[in-house]
Amino acid sequence: MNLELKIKEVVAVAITDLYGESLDSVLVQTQITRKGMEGDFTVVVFPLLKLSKKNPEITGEEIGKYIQTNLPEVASYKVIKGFLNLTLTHSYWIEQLNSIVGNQSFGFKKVDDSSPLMMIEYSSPNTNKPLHLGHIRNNLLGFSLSRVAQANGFRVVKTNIVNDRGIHICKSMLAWQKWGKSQTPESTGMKGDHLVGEYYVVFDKEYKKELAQLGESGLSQEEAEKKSTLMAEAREMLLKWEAGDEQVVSLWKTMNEWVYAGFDETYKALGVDFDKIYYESNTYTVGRDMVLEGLAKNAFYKREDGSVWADLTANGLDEKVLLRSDGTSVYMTQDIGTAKLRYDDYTIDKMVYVVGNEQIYHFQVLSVLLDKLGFEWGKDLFHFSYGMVELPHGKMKSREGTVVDADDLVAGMIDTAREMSQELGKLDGYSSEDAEQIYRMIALGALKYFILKVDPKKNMTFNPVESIDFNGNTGPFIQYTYARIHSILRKAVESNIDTNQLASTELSLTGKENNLLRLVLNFPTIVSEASDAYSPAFVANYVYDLAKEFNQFYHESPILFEENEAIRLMRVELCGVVGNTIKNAMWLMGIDVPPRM
RNA sequence: GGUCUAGUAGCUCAGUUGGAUAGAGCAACAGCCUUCUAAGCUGUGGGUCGUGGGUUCGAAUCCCGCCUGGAUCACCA
Repeated sequence: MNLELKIKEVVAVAITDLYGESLDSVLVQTQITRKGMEGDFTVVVFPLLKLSKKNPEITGEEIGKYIQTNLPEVASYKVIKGFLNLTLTHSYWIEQLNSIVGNQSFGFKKVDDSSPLMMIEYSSPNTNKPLHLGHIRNNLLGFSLSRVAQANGFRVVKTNIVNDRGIHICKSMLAWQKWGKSQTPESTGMKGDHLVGEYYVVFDKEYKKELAQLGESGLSQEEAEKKSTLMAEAREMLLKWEAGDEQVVSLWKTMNEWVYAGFDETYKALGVDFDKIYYESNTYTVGRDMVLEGLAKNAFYKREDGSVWADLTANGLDEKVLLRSDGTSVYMTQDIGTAKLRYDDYTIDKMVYVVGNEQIYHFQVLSVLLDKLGFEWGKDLFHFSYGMVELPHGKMKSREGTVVDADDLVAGMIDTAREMSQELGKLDGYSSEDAEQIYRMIALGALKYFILKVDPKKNMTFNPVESIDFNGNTGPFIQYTYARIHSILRKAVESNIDTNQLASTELSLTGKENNLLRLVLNFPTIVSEASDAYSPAFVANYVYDLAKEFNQFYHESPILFEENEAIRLMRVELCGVVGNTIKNAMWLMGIDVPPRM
């Protein structure tokens, strides 16, 4: 709102005129007047006392008077303690309303070919297990982030790095080869990722069994692990894979295809997508070359056993292995290779990695390494780290079977949405296809909002029971509010209210209308703050405020039944801009807004 | 042990980056469907913002110490 800037400037001038002191207008502290107080805008006068050399009340009085006579937008002022509360004129608010009526992209910046490019990596699954609740937080944050960035004027490339090689996938392959050879997604009717995941579990079980047997014969845990034939076979398989063994590679391809088909289904259900997918099977060799190049340039060093290391102690970090003594790549090597390929493919202005906070150290190291390798973008990479998702009983543990599967969760939410809607009779008269689509919107709205409203950097507790509660501060509440607004607008059209006529500037606004407008006008700030903080949670908590405010307004103020035609029209317009703002805010989070609930 | 991070109502979370009387939802209780959607609205109760100091007109917010939880410090990914 540039009125804020205007006020600041006038205050600065006032200081000069009244007290003969100079003050940079950006230092003037303003804020939105606290709820329940009279006024719209507040100037904090405490910091100005040094310049006025008078007490807070008198200073506020003097500056308030000055502002009132010099700024036509200010109708009146009131000083309470050290706060100068300004009340703006009705015509100011009406003009603001008029200026955004019909602006469907209010709050969004334009994006064109010259806009800076932000690449956002998220999801990054392993191909040996289906997606779980932790991935859901990752996917939803990554996707929402991409939209927030887009709304802030970035060209966005959403990317996914699929960890499709390594010992973990060999474990699944081996177990399948040994104990499940005839099982396919077609023959079992299972999603491919679930099928493969099952064999990963089989491997783990059999491996444990073997360890227990070896343990009985008197070996220590460590010795048993070394002696395990199952693990040895898995490692051998990995070596064969790296050597390009035809049979192993063919099996690997088949099983990965099953997994990708399964992932695609999950992504589709969640409503997320990617512009470019990278596979570690393609990037790890690039990384190895990069490391060897770095070795040649003495950025890294080789130990006697042949392993390659980076010494980062000068950067306050440790020493880090980059190539194993057998010459194979580690995680870090792959990330270096992936980065290289990406920067070959795109002109990236900003790289963002959406990865859990357990990898903070990894990305600190990666940043320094890329820098050492001569990539100027390395030190600017941004690790968008987020906290773990815990269950009310504690952490998710695959061993204890407490992992919440992504597909199960989504399906369960949809079932609940259906049950509740039918119980309330909300969608009576809808065809079952249309109704199903709305149940899905509601279920995903609930899930997405539940996850996104929490500050990403904090660990969060996911309570399955509460997440399907559709009352209160939830996605469905906001969707419901939008549907309600939609219904008002529909009826306004039916009753021939001419929404092309702008409201008169002579009108006065009630406190509720004023609050609503203020929230809407604040939307661009919210969007840009979410971008600065890289946080969709700003948007979530904002849109809840807006929806709540609207519902209160709805119950207090007649909209279509107001007798005064001009006021009726203005309220319809207000509903329109609120509805549009809710829609835009929900879009940023990847949540659909049903026209009817 | 080093580094990082969090601690706000019984529970789940906000708190506009230092401002006024710390806010929502859930749970409990009491009301409101003859006007545009009751998945809603109104009211009541519930707080030593982990703790002790410091910085200043002013601290949940910034600095230091301590307590508690979590992450990380692999030739795992």
